[in-house]
Amino acid sequence: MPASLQIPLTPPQSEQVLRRQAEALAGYSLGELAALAGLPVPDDLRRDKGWIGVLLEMWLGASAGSKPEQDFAAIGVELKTIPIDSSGRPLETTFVCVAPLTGNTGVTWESSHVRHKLQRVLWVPVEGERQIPLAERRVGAPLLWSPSPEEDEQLRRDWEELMDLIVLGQVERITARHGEVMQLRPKAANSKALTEAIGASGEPILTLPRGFYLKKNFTGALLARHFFSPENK
DNA sequence: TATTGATCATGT
DNA sequence: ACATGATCAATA
Repeated sequence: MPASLQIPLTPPQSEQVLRRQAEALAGYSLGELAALAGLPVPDDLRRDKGWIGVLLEMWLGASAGSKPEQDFAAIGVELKTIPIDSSGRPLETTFVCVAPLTGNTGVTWESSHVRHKLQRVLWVPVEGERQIPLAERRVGAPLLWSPSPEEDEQLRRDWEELMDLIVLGQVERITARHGEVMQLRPKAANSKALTEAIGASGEPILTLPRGFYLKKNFTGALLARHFFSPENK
């Protein structure tokens, strides 16, 4: 390992600096990056589901772990690590943000939390197959991405469909099958965590907190477009 | 075996 | 309870 690889002391102040650091990490294993950072590698992710994300945040100089703002607030960029298989296809959906179940009068796609979150994303693929020991999984080449007009339109359609159902008191009839590229699924500590929502007759009800997730077809396509057609980047 | 619904850790 | 970071694992 060259001594040139270092954890940033301050957050990146430009996309170029961020991109270069992300590119410098490509090819390293999680074990190497953890050792250089002085972090222990868990045996598996069962009780450390966010470990890879936190490790990459450190290496990229993200502002802070659990603040409700973009990872790179100064330059308006969100970081997403994404587990991929040996063909570069996503192994998991990607969490975007929690869905607002009340107080949605007047909210539009343009003003939505989803659209804001996805305005600019640094995707960092990481080998994610469970047969590969965690420490041996390697970081892939990064992609700085913004939604194309077509992608924005796909997301808008799904967002509007899902939000319509939420506003109309149908949240408990929504399943993960709704949405072509973005879905709504539980996002909670467990199935006993409840939050307020609108019932079928407009009355307040308690239901599971939900989150918006990008489906694998969507993230798979945007990664593929980049890696098979680099002229599009 | 791919997907949906459930879950884990930590900090505010 | 909700935000951050996501993956697990039962089941269709």
